[in-house]
Amino acid sequence: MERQSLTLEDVAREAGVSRATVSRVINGMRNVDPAIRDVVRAAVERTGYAPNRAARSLVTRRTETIALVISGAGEDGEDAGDDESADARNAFTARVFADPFFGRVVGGVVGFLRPRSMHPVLMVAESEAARSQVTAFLREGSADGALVVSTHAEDPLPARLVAEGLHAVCFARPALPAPISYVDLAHREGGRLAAEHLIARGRRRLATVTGPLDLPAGQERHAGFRETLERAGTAYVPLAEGGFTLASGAHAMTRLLSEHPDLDGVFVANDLMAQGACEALREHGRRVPQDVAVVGFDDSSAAHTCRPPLTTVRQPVEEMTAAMARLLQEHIQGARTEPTALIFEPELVVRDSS
Amino acid sequence: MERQSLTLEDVAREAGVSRATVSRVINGMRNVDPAIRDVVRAAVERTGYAPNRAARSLVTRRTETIALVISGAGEDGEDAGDDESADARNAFTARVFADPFFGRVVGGVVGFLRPRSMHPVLMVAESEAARSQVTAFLREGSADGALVVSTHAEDPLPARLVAEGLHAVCFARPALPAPISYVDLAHREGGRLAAEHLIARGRRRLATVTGPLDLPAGQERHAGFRETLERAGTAYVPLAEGGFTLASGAHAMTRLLSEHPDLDGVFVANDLMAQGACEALREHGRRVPQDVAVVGFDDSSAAHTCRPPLTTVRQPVEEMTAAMARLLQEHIQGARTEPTALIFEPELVVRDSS
DNA sequence: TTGAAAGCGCTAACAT
DNA sequence: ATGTTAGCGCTTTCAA
Repeated sequence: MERQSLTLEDVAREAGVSRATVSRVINGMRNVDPAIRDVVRAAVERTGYAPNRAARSLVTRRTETIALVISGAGEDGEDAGDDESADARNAFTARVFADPFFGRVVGGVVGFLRPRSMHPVLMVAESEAARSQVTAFLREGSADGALVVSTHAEDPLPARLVAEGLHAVCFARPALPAPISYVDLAHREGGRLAAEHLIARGRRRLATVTGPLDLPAGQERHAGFRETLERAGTAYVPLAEGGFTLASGAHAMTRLLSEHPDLDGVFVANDLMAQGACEALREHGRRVPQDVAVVGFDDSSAAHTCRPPLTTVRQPVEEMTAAMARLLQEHIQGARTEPTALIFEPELVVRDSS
Repeated sequence: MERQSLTLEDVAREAGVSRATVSRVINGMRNVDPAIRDVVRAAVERTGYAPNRAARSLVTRRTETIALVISGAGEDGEDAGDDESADARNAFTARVFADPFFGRVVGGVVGFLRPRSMHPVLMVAESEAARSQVTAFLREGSADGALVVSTHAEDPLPARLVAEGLHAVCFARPALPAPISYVDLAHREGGRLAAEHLIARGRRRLATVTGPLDLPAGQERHAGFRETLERAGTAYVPLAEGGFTLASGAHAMTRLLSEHPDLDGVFVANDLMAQGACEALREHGRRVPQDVAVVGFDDSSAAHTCRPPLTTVRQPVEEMTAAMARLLQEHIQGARTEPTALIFEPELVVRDSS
């Protein structure tokens, strides 16, 4: 059951060459005689040799591993001992991983890393103690860098990583400014697309369920929507703030409906909330899209799950997270040094809800 | 930006002791003079020292990292070069991570590992090439062992890992027998709970949407359900096989309904399919639970999302995956050598769908 | 209890 | 093109 610790030395002996030559063959260096190369390869094959990653990392100072950090902003005091607040953590973890958005993040990251034989280490960082774990992990060289997805504004992690001189790239511009690379969406443009679509559909009594307004994404999506309506002559757009969760969407929709029973169109700042909004609309006897047109945001799996399937503003999450991984790799390899922003364009996807 | 490579030597000099002593303090060995221990700790603090993981792993032969493998069974031939079949992979990855089940798996694993300062490396293994990556990863000592969650029967990975002498624990008994530890649910018992509940609710014209019948979980849930009805005198239970996805549930339900328009209760082998079934029922003018009572399985987030919220057989996934991680740790530490099965009991959760 | 020293398995600089 | 050798930073005997 124990690793039989076959080393370069063993393979070298088997092939009748030196350690260095075997190393060269394994690392695909060009300056090796083709004949010898084949002999070595055969020896590797025969012995079933697998290089030791720790030994290699020790000298190359690279692990070929990156951390994928899902970061919250919990400011809860230090945990007492190693018995963390299990409930708080589980609640956060459960909520994060239940969100279809997260699956797309992982998909994009894995899509980029795997062909390069790299793999992400999953870390959840919703407390101060957890953030320390993340920085410690990187500082001890367990990973070459971090991909950070914040779920809250005011997340102190990006700035912390920069301060520690660690490689990191964020999903979305950090609310707390820091000289760090990130990928983001032209959220404002997305809000505009939603507004134009609803207007084109002939809806005139519009409202919106926004995301958290302390988050840039929440603000910008709303701003783009409101601005566009304003240019079209609408002075006031009823608004209810949600928290990007299904329940908060249903709740916000209900509020909107009670204050503006005659509304005929609504822009909801993400699909999960839009799904909740559709349920709330149905419960209040409104048909979607006949009575009320609904436009979501993200084009996540919730857009398909929702009845009716959602018209939504697509955010190319997989492409964005793949780009994040590429950006990080460039920083790690030193091919890029300046903090860089990569902004993606949203796209309207028309389905049945409007 | 480069790691400033502070070493044990530096801390030792700072503290005026030897490397060995600093090492002992850092690893919490008892045989260190308390006074010296404090001096060393102060030096560590002052210098901001972080031990190098690779160097440590090289000698301890342990990485404190484990792989979390989501495994499919794709038998597709070897990929040509490093340009994997991106579409197939993305489809698999997207489907896996969109499933609420997966979030709970991660939650349970992280819940166990994090307090121990360990973190899972996420790997997707749906092709032969990907499986090779997984074994190579483990053989080179990049992780101490693997947690394997198979999404298909006939997954060759568990047997492969055993053959390679690597540490691994499976979620659910492998369909292809192998001497390997696993955690599982008493699926048959779950089917029984569903049947008894529907009978107690007075439903008599029952049917079932099963999971894939080549999967032990699919077979057993169905067997438990059918057996129990049989003992209650029912000779035949209409059945439609699904694939554990929302769409397959809706489809199976529609088929069932066309053949047995008068059914008044249905057991659906997971919540995602049950959600699809509820939608299909609604589309065919049936009210849930008044006309047709529905019982799901898993108690995943889909059970809450579903309208109405699902009565379901709870599978304690988080506990099960945490137990998996513990089992793996025991194997790694040598505290457990025999393949072990840990079977969890299901529990009926009554909500509004029946 | 503490220190000196021998590796862990690999890469890379240098010599040939 | 190949071999020799000096570390990478740590843990862990073994002596003191």
